[in-house]
Amino acid sequence: MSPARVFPVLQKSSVSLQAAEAIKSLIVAGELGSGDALPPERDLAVMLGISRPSVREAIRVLTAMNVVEPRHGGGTYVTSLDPRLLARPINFLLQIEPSSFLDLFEVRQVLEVAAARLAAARISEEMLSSLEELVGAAAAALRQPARYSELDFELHAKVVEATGNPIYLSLYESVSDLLLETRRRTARVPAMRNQDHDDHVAIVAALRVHDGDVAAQAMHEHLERMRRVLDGVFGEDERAPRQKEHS
Amino acid sequence: MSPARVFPVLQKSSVSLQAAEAIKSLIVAGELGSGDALPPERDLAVMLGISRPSVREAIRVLTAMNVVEPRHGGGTYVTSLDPRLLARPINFLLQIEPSSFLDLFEVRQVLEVAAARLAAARISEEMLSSLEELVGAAAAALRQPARYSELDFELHAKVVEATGNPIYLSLYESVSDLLLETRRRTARVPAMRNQDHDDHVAIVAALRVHDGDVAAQAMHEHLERMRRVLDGVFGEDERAPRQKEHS
DNA sequence: CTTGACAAGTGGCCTGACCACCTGATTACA
DNA sequence: TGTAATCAGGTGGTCAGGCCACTTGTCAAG
Repeated sequence: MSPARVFPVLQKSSVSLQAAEAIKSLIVAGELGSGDALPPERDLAVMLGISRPSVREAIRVLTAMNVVEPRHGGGTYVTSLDPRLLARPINFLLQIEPSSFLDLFEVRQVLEVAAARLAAARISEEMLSSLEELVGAAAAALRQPARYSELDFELHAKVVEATGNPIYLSLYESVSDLLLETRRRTARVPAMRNQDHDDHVAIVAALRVHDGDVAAQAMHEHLERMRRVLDGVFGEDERAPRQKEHS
Repeated sequence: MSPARVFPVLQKSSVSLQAAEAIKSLIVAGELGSGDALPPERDLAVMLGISRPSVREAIRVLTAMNVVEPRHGGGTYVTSLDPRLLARPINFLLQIEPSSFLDLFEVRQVLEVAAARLAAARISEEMLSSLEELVGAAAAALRQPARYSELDFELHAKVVEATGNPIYLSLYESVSDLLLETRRRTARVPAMRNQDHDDHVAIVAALRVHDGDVAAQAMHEHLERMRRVLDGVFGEDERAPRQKEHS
């Protein structure tokens, strides 16, 4: 019997993971920012009182998380820390559990619908005209799937940005980025683009008059339509539609 | 000037990350499943034609991603691969993003209100009785701040869990963790606990009859009340709302 | 002033070695 | 015979030290 452990495993185990945490906390504390160079591995080892292999393990971990980027012979640097990069590792989850795409999309839907409501109340004039510009550009790009997809992406992000809540935005961006592949698929169907565009027009119109309910409703329907398409896509690819085993 | 790189970095760089990918692909391919043991590091090194330190780096990376779990002296095993664990990288993202409590709370509110609506439609009988049990326990703990806070925490998480969307839950937990300190504070006021408890009763009742709108509305009001209290608390205690540091 | 070579710094990777811990088999004892 | 103590091997945890490859800045040659 272990001697009364009050707290659940605060002990981080391995030295290297502790080191990784230490480096991360430097970033969280702001002592290390995007583009900054880490101390050389050999120095870091001395500073942390551990061996170089352990330091290297820590750096590898952070590399895999896209927090840090080593350059052979040229030092190790903190990445841009873009939310989209930091969320990347979740791709593994999507690989082993394809049904997660639907879950992820549901999260996106929740975030965006609520964002539309919040944005309607807070959106600035600049943001509004910027959105309307985007809608115009999208109208002109209806026959260019790649270009249209790009604009679509930007537009949705902008709506979330209009909430004025930075956490909200980074959360949305990471989720959205993970769905990038699925978005490209839906953008390939011309009819889909037309429908999408009409939806966008309606959403922006609602934001223009600061009507949160209408904006949220429009966004909901917009994404609901996309979800149905995705359901179809995943329904084709996979026989078993979300047969989830009990956890 | 680099010599015309056609493809964007398909070259995976380090040997250890390649090894990590190799191991992951074994899992994706189903050759390695939850609970299975990896070959010993020394063997793995031979099999992959690399050195043990490199293998160890790979394993560390997978450990940090909650894919694999080494046991000192007892081998390395594939974890449960629970989507909640695999989706954790988002945690770090939230830490890095400089943010105020209010922004975080807003995200929480959005997530939970939508979760209540989704849960109402999908919640299982077991989950319902589990929730009702929790409410009962909370009623008995109205005079024990710490205990009550714990139950409150569990209850809210359970509502999100009832959506059946593990990614959703993971996201919620990350946000919720960061707000932990603020929740303890509100739980210190006895009157607040009574109000909270009444709210909880209403929410669970709505879930019981699978009424999404009512559940969402109740959750919204519940959190709105808390938000107002927090506004007050932070107006007093802290002039500058800042993020709690990571432990 | 430009260009080229060189040297120091730094990451990438490896060999080899201990230590700490767990497990199962063996042995000693009851 | 059965149980408990012991022990040896396997395995992860960590370190030391070394060599190679690449980058960068410096300095000398043109």
